[in-house]
Amino acid sequence: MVTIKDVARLAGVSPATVSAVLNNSAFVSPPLRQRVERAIRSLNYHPNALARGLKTRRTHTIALLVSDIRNPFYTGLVRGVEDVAREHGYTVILGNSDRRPEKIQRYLATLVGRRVEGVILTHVVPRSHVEALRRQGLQVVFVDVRPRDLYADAVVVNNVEAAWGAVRHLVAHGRRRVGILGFRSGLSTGDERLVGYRRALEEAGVQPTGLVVLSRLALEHAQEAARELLRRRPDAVFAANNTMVLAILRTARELGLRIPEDCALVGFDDVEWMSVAEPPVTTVAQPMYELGAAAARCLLDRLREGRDRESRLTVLHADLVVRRSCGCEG
Amino acid sequence: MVTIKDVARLAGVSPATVSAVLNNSAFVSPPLRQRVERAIRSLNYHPNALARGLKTRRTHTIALLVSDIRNPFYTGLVRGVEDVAREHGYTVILGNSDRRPEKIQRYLATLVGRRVEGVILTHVVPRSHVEALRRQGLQVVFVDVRPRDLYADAVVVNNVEAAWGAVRHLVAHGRRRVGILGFRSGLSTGDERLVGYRRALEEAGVQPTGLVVLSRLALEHAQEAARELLRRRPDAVFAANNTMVLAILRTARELGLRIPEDCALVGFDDVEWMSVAEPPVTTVAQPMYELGAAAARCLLDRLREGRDRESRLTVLHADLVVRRSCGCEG
DNA sequence: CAGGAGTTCTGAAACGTTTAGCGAATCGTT
DNA sequence: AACGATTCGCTAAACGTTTCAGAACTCCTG
Repeated sequence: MVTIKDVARLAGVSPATVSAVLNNSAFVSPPLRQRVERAIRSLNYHPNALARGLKTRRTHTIALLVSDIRNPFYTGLVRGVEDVAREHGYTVILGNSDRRPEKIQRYLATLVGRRVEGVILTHVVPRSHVEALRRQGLQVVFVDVRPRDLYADAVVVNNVEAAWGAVRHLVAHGRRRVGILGFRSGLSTGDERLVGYRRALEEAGVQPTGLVVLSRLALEHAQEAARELLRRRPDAVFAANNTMVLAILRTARELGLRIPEDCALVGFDDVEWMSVAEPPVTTVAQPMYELGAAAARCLLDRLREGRDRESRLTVLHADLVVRRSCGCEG
Repeated sequence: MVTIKDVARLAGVSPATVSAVLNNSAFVSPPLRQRVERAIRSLNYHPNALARGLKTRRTHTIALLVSDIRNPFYTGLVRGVEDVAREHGYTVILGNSDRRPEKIQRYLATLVGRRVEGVILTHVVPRSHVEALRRQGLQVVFVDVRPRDLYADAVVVNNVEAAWGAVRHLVAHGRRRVGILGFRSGLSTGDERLVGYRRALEEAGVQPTGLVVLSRLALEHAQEAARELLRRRPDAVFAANNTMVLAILRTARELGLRIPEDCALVGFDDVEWMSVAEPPVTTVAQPMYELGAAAARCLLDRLREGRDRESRLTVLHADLVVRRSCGCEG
């Protein structure tokens, strides 16, 4: 493996000079610079990022921890993060937590070992963990979820408004028995969407009794919950994330319920299949790519501006994309 | 940031001893070991992976380069890679190439700078690149694609057989004008699936004239190609990957063609939405998770066994999952 | 009891960078 | 011609580990 010394030798200069041209950290006369650059190319030299990081204490690496990359929900987000990271010379490490505390734990430990500069989290973790990371010099930003008292930066979507809009749309279609297939998980998102749902019905003067079903996130639970909900004969349902939509779709088919005739549906999250499903499903589309990009930008900003800036909350806009499952003409 | 010296001081031993307990690299008497371990815990010490990597020349890091993580096709694969990597103490860096040569180039350059131990590639790259990586000490394995003359390890699926089976299924339904919406891209997969298609029709004694349309991979191109193909009135089509399936579905709807009545459909790749689409689509399901896991195992093996083992090809099995788009009763 | 054989631990060099501080060369001024 | 300023490059120390060679001990053995 060729080192800076090899380059220096070939160019007939000292390693310090090579370093100077590499980093533009000091003036180097044009001829020397040229010789150095030529040497670098001819040896196909790639500076050792480990040595560099060891010395400078900057690794130009961030990590992104999702619960399971297989959730199509995440992919746009991941891409957004990767794009802006790369644009700024950062590399991203990807991890799956399955929301399991011990996995998260282990994961974060290896990240501090690797001296990663910051972490983007897609779900809440114990506050103590965040503080431990901070003490180790890592920055953390949440995306999609918002920690209770905003003890760290977060990038989210206007969940309550968006949910409110979705349910209002259902009500505007004349539906009165509007149910929600929501989820709990200690995630702010789930709660907020429920709030939006309640608010919309309240405003419409409708009392949704017994039509609130909260599920766990796994698809099997969701299907069980969907059966539970559909058994109560709602004439519309708001499914609070993509898994819940899938659950409703499958269960409705199973029960022979026609959508939207028997039961209208509005979902949350606009993953690819929503448009090819039958019927195509009306859903609140979160700007996933932007969410990821904004999170990465937020993290990099904080890395640049230094540790002690107060927490910043970025709220992006989620819009309803109307298709047919709500009863509209596609 | 606490270092090994701090630990050593607190435990009253030398750094070498701490290192020994950390790595189990030498015998350390139980009492000393205990003192060291206690010190480690009480200081919340995390060995600096940079320093360690600098010294040992092992970073325990691999990279996974996909063209675009947003393709749902990849997510299972990514998860497979991440799981086995982590299981063996490796961290994975994720990159998106968009198949753009300059991006690939830059990407690989940063990987060698970071002294990543190996790379998993989901698309072919110029052979010279692979060889350059090798010279820098990186191992590379391909997954999903197979380099022409197997100049590197690869993990793939039995594409021709699988395609053959898919088309045979269509023929068994009595379809005769069976078209293929394939793709070119220098990828072995596309070619192989075309071969399987041709073989099946040949065996059935059917001459598919003018029903072969090859598209580029982007969805817009695919839709254009789909229109082209459907205009020629096939009574069945084999769509060679998930993008092509989506294109056919949308275009058929656009043209008012009923699936499977007017035109049966069998796809390739079993992404989530295939089962909720209307009709649910019959498709060749690749074991994506296993593909990724096998690729990672292959890479780690090679890392362990040393550079000069001959190239190994791993072929996994893809099965047809029958739903309704082919004409079967769901 | 001398000296060899094991044990268990330590000192110090090395990994490949960056960077402070120093020194040599050049230059303009007087 | 002598002298500071200025420019440009170099020396060497540090970053936090691992690891080799060997030091200090203990324990036998003859």
